[in-house]
Amino acid sequence: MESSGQRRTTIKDVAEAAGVGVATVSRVLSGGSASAGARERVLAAAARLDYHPSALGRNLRRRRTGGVGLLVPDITDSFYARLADGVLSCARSYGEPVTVGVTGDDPERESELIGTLIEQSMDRVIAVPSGDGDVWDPVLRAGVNVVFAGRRADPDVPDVPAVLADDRDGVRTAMEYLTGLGHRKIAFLARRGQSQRVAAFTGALAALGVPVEDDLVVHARASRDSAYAAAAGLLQRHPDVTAVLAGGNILGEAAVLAARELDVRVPRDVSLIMFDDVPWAELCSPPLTVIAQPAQDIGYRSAELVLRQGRRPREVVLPSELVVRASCGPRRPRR
Amino acid sequence: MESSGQRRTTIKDVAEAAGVGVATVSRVLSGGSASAGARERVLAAAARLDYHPSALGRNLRRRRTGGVGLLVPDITDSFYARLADGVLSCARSYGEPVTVGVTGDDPERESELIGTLIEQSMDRVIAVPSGDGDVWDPVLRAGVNVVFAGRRADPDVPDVPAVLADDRDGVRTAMEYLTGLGHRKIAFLARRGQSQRVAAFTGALAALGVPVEDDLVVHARASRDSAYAAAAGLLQRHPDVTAVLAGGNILGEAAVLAARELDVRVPRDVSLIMFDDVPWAELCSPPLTVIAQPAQDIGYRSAELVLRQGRRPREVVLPSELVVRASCGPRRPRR
DNA sequence: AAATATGCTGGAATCGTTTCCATGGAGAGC
DNA sequence: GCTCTCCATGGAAACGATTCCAGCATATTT
Repeated sequence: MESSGQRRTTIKDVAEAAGVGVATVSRVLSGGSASAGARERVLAAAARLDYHPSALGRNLRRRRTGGVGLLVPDITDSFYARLADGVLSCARSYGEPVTVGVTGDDPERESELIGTLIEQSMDRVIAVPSGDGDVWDPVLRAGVNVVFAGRRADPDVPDVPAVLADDRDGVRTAMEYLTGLGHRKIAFLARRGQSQRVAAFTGALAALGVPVEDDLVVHARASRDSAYAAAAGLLQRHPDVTAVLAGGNILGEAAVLAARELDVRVPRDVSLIMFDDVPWAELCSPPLTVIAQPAQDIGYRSAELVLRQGRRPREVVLPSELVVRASCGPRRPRR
Repeated sequence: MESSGQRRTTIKDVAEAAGVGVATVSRVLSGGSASAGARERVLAAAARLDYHPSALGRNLRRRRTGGVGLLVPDITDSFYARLADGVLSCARSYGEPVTVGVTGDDPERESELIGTLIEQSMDRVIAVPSGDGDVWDPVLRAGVNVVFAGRRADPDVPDVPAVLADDRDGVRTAMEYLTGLGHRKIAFLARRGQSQRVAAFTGALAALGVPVEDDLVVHARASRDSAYAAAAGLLQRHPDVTAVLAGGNILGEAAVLAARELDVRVPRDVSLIMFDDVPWAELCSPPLTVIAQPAQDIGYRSAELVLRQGRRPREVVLPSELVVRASCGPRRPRR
């Protein structure tokens, strides 16, 4: 472990070995202009000494850290894991390292992590925003390139591009499907911060002429426990509900478990549609009908937006898709 | 976007505002000794100017990047996602940023990512090693603090501590369970690089007096496609197999899908045990019996090892646990 | 009271790179 | 043949922190 005496080979060593000045070495290595002879000798010396330029020195001089920061609520959630995978995959093709932070959907942790990022002089950040948009003001004023992925900040932050899935369309399709099966009492099991989707839900129902009942929208926090409690509470307190839309895969999982525990059969007693297609949706019993989200694409496109300089569109909307499996059936009154 | 004129407040500004030298400011802010008066004025000035020290300057001087690097094969795989979550959670309590890289279990990508890490002067790395151990030699020689998580490198690298789950014990318990149910023809659906688990598998069977057949160990690459192909191939080519052990959750998922597709009923026709407990194991039909892996703990302990200086044990082994659900039954000859 | 010990203090060096700028030589145009 | 232009070149100045070291004031000891 102790590397006493081991000194990192610097640009100075290369310059000396090649018989040129440090400026020339720097130019050759970063694509500047140099004579053929000099270029050749520098390259040879660099290879011989196994020289790797230090990102530290470069970053300090350039006054910015390379790489991009990524803030997600929960890396354990398949949706965010796939989103992160998309970001990582794009960043890799640019050779940029990615620093990941988990916010737990907690505004306080989020602003704490933002603090770390600006301390690191990260100037490019992709975030699934948790708290209100104000925390982003100092970041933007510091000239950081921010892109929101998957959702917008709640009091919206202008000038920040966002890459989103088409929730509105996904929900509309799902509601048409459910009402087509005869359902009228449809509940939405939402996570806090899904105001976007809640709006799409009530909007879609209203457009279909179905009365919207406010207390059929129940909210849970981000944890599995909270999701289960909300799902069980919903099924118990509202025996007249015949269909449930779960706002994410954690909530869908909770709904399946709660239904099983309470002896509510799917789809006989209640129909279930879940946001986000995950590998296990097909393995579940019954296989779950889902609104598939292009999580990986969202991540990839966000990374592209943040890494590729040039004009940036204010919003990119990617399509959602209803994948019909076996968790929905015709309406039958429960009990 | 343009922050013209906006200059970052530096330690020099604080020194000037507080009427002291930069050295004193640095000492106050990093816990060195200073007089009460000076300390107070520095703190006041720093707060007034909203001064945040630049990690860039600090790191250059210290000749090391703060933070830790994390290399996993696939962040989309629940096991590695939970492992990463453990690392992130521990790192957060130390205030250290984490840079994540995805190797895809590809030695070439792995060594490429290692290159990026040493270029960043990352001096602490947690990795689930993919390639052979040799790629780590230059890293270790550079004085980087490496910890392996989840598995060891294949030609083992000495001096690198590892945090592992007790595969041997988990497999032994699982094999005792299956043989107790009467199974003799037991197959292992493995991912490449699981030599550790394969050894545990053959070892456990031998100890139980069950003949080990080499071609009942089938190998897949890391992708879902490859896993499915391997699972389907196994079930088709070996109709005499009555029990399958899947080496990971992707492989287990593939086994369930393949069995369903081929009309092989679980557990009537074949019993199935999967490595790694995932949330959907319980939702699956039938609920899967699994060897639970403490993925989150593995990550947390690895991070602790790499972040806390002091003597480091060569190996930490965490317990696996057999969770019995409903995917195993008594042996019945298929067909 | 003199000598020594202690401890706070700020200037300056350092980390490894990029980039500005002055210099010098060579080729081109007249 | 002279000047003008152009380009390659290397020295030196940043970037923003930490830390060594010498200086000086104050406390302690004899």
